[in-house]
Amino acid sequence: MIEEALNEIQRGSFEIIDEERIIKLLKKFYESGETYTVKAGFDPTAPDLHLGHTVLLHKLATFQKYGAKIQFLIGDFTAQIGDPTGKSETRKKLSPEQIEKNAVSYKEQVFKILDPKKTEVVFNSEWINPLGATGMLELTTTFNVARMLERDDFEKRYKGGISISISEFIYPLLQGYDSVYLKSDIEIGGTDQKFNLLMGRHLQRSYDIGKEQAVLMMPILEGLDGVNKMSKSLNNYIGVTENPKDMFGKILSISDELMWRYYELLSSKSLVEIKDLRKAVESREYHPKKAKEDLAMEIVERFHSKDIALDAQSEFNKVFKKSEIPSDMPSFECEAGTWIAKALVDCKLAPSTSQARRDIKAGAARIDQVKVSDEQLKLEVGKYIMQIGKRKFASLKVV
RNA sequence: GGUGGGAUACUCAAGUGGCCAACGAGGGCGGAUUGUAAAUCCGCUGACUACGUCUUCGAAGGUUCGAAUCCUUCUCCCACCA
Repeated sequence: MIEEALNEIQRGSFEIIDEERIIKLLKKFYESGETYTVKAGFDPTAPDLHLGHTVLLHKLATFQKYGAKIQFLIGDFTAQIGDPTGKSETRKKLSPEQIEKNAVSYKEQVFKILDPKKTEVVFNSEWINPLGATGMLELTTTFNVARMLERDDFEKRYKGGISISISEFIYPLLQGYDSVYLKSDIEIGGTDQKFNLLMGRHLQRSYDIGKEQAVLMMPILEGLDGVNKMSKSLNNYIGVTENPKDMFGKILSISDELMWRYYELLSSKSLVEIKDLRKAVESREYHPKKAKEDLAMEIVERFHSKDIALDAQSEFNKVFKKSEIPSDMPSFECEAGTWIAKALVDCKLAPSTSQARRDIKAGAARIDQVKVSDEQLKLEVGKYIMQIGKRKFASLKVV
């Protein structure tokens, strides 16, 4: 029992610190039904969750299966500072209304994966604000600059002469203090959060709350390009609320190598199954595209439904394999005599008439599947399917 | 606080009075090929119905027939010293 739970918990994790503690917690749960808490922090500025976030959420869901109460922390206070992890600009201060709105949006998305009954949503401004200057000062005495600078990215920046703001030193302390206040048993986060996560342990010791949280780190999911981490700003993400067709298409567009990564971190297939599948693909018994389709099906089904996933699949093959036209697309209207380039802009297929002209010149524009060769073409009354490239369609009614 | 260096398009990075809408690389987009994969090859990559016009080289002024390039002020960043 415990072993099975532990296996699932370990799956895909990058590193676990104080695994013994997790085992103890599981043991207690199985013996006496006693629950424990798992904390994970999220940024209130980005309520649009993507698959990268779900890696963590799935892990939380796994914990819920084995007796955990999730402390879903929205870092509304810490967001004001900006996590110094990696590159990060100073954030804008969010209004309470905005934070509240984001939180609602979070809940909608998160509870597709998490069990709301076993989840507590908390905001860290609730206990950090009352801390006051005295509390803040006390917090800063628990750590010193030399150790702070040991942190990898600080060290690099310090040696490289890149500025580090004092407030950035405060950030890990506050995040750690969250664990003190919440008395978390376990905290999970991305590998890039190692320092911040460990700070929780350190501060729980300093404040003598009688426990030190175990830490579980999940790898960072690469985005569609396979290189950078999945993020909205790099536009290499798959959003959980995205429409099923795009979701399916995006998953199919990832590279084969990346597919295995996604399998490991996003699929609910067991590691053994994945290994077998990989072998089958490598020995050419199983087509890689098929494997990718399986994955896409699984993920789309998770956020929508089986029927919708099947739809997305057939739609995909219709459009891209048989190069037919998708069954639905955004529709627009314009007047007769509209210049083709202008029409393409109106249909949002091109950002400017300049770009539209270039696309036409490059032979990328099609009307009703026929390549447009006349750059000066004026549209006559009728209904057309406008297209740029292989994937951008719009229907246009000319009146 | 002192001294010196820097800020160029999505990013990196050339350019030190006209030949600059600005070399090159990356990225992006498009085409061929394919499994909408990877790799490869080719084209495009400020805007505007355009062999021309307009807006862009940190910001604002100025010199000049003409400035990304020269001058002045300002803002921000960096290095060394204190």
